[in-house]
Amino acid sequence: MPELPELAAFSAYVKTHCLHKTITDVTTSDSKVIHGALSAFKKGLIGKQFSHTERMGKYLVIDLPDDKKLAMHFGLTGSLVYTKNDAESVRFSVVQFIFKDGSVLHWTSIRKFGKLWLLGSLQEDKFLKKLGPDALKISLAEFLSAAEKNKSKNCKAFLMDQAIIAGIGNEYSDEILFQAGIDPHHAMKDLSKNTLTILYKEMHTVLTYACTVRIKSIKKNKENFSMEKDRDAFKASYLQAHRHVDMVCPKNKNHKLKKSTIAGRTSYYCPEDQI
DNA sequence: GGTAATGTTAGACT
DNA sequence: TAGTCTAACATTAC
Repeated sequence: MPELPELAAFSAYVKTHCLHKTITDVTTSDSKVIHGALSAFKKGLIGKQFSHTERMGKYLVIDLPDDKKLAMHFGLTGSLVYTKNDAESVRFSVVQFIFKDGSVLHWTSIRKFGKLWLLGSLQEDKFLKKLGPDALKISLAEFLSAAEKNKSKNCKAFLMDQAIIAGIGNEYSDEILFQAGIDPHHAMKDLSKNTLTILYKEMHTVLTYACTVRIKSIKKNKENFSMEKDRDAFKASYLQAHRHVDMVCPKNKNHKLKKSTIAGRTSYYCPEDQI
C-alpha cells in the first residue's frame, strides 16, 4: 500500500512525533530487514537524533547528524506506528526506535518486504540513485520526453516504473488512469500528446489530493493510524472506495468495474469510461 | 485450505 | 544488446 501519498503522511508523522529526540536503543525482531550488520546499524543511531525527514518516491529518508541518513522502504505492507511508551505492543512491529522519553517509533511490516539502511549520502545508495524524478516534481516536458523514450511500454507499467517516475504503485496508477479516462491496456505510443497532457495533470491532481487525505487521517488518528481502514476517506468520485468493494464505476453507476491483470498487476478499471 | 495481496529485483525471454 | 516480462521473496487475510 505505501505509495507516494502514504509516504508523505509517514514523513509528516515522523516530523510530528519523532524529531529532535535522542535515540537510546534500536531493537528488532528480524534483522534481515536491516541492510548490513545490525551492530553497525545500532551504532549509527544510538545517541543520535532525527533532525529532518523527506520522502523520495516511495522511500522515507531521515536526516541524522554529520550528513548521515536513515532510509526506509515499506514494501507492500509496511507502516509506522508511534507509541508514547514502550509497554504498548504493536502488531507486526519489526524494528523499534526507542527515544529517551520512553516513546517508540515502530517500523511495522506484515510481509517484511521492506528494508531499512544507513547511508552516508544519497548518492552512494544504489536504490535511491536509480529513482527517476518524483511524480509531484516532474515537469510536463520531462514527462512527455519520458513517454517518447518509453513508447512501447504499457501505460500502467510506465506510471509504476520507479526509474521513470518515482512514487506511484499499483493502486494510484489505477486511480490516475481512471481519472484520466485512459484504458490501462494502452501502450504509451497509443496516447496522443493531448491525452498525455491529461494524464500528467491527473497524476498531479490525484496524488496531491491523496496526500491531503492521508496527512489528514494520520493527524486525526495521531497514534496507531491505519490506512487500510481509511479507504472511505477518499471522495466518492475516486476508484478507491469502489475497487474490491461494490465494483461500481464512480462516474456512472450503471457501469461495472472490471478486474484483470495488466502489466503484471491486479488492476481495476471501467471498460466503458476508460478508452 | 487455497488463493491473492498495495513493491522490487534478478534473471529469463523476445 | 536492449527492452520487456515473470517468478520469487514471506506472511497474512479472506
